[in-house]
Amino acid sequence: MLQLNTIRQDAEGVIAALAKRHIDARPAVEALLALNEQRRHLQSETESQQAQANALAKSIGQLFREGKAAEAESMKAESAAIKERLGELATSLHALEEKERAQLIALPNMPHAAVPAGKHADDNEVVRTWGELPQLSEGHVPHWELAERYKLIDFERGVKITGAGFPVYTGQGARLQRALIQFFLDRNTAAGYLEIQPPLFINEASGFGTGQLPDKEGQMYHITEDNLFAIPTAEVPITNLLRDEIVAQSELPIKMTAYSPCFRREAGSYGKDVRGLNRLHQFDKVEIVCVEHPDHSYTRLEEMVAHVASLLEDLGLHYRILRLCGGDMGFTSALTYDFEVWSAAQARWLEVSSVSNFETFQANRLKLRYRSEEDHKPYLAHTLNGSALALPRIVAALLENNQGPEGIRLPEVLVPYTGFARITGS
RNA sequence: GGUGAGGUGGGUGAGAGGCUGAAACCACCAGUUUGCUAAACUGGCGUACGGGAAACUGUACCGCGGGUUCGAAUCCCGCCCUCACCGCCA
Repeated sequence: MLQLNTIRQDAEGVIAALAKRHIDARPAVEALLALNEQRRHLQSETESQQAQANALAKSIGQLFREGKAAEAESMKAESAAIKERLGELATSLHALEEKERAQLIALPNMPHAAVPAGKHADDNEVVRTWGELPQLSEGHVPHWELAERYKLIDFERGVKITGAGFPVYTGQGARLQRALIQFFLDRNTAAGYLEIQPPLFINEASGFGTGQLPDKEGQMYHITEDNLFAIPTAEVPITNLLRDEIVAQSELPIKMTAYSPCFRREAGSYGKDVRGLNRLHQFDKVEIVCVEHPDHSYTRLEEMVAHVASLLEDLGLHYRILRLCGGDMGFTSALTYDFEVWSAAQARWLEVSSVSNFETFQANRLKLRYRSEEDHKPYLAHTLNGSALALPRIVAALLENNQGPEGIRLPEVLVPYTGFARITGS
């Protein structure tokens, strides 16, 4: 959530920034400011009443100790009157606070100045493209056919035991999953990220901290009996590790990586977009998360982008980097880079990573702060995260782009992990 | 699943209706002193939201939410969580 102070100090700036998302935030911001003013007014009044009540209670106690019980008794009536008034004030104050908070939580993050204007995915800015279009030989097929031919993934049995969108990896397919996970984790830890193995279920507070709740609960699997949610990404448990904490400035940046299965309900999708590995209810992903000083978060973002790029280059995948336009960015992000790899047989780009700087937006919900070395006061930290990387679409591209008459050739970097250089189905 | 104990500041941990935003110790910060490091000593040291140009100041916060009381960290009720032991179990 945005910082109230920012809105109070520069409401016009906030409205202008949010306009980039193609939303007119003016009514919401103005309503918020009005609520805020009412609240502060009411708070002052409540607190002065409270101060009176406190003072009164103190003198009554004093009188009792001095043995002036009669005088004390007479003051009790006054105290009761204040208390009654205080009760009313407190009730309306709470109601106002609630409204103010609801209003504040509903505002998305302000896009960074570098975010391109635009409404739709078509308006995203292509920052850079790497590699060559793969040349496929005659008779190439999409990855779901390859997966079947080489017995890598059993979609039908996945449907039997769970449902659509829950693939079963088998043989060289399963081995490839494990190899990719380990390859990514190795590369991430070599780049200074601390490996974490997080819980796969999170509670409500965690879901709120990173922005999945309260609005996006429909996208998560909910275990109602225990009120837990299956994680949609490792970002949630990893970032929440530092919720409600004040870390020393000297500890920044905090760099973490985690592999986890990710669970997404993704209701309402159908057709070729969800064919094969394009979109799943359960998939594997290795995530990177950084907690950084505000002065350095954009340098850190670039570093993360360069790191993800190096992974794709090692895998030899033709990719492009997009800077998302205001209309296409996520609710919590200030600046997002998407990575897309070319899926040769489908002849389309597939998103495999999204690297974002959330600035203080998540930190404000998380109460994640660092203690400044300059004035020893706590300030909200910046949080960033990115996929490094999401497996299914990487697998789709690897299969499709490297297919040939003698099976599917794997990139060299994976061979030590898979133990085979070519997928042949045997 | 059963039984018991307990949740207090960055940490350990006292407090058991008013003198407690909270002892003491550790950690941390500043200073004094001493060739350096260390030690010793002195002082400081929670967070949030208000008010104020600032110095400063008000209120709240002892797991969360209610209640009793003139007054609650302290008493009562509900909830959550943690720990220990037993049972079951990878």
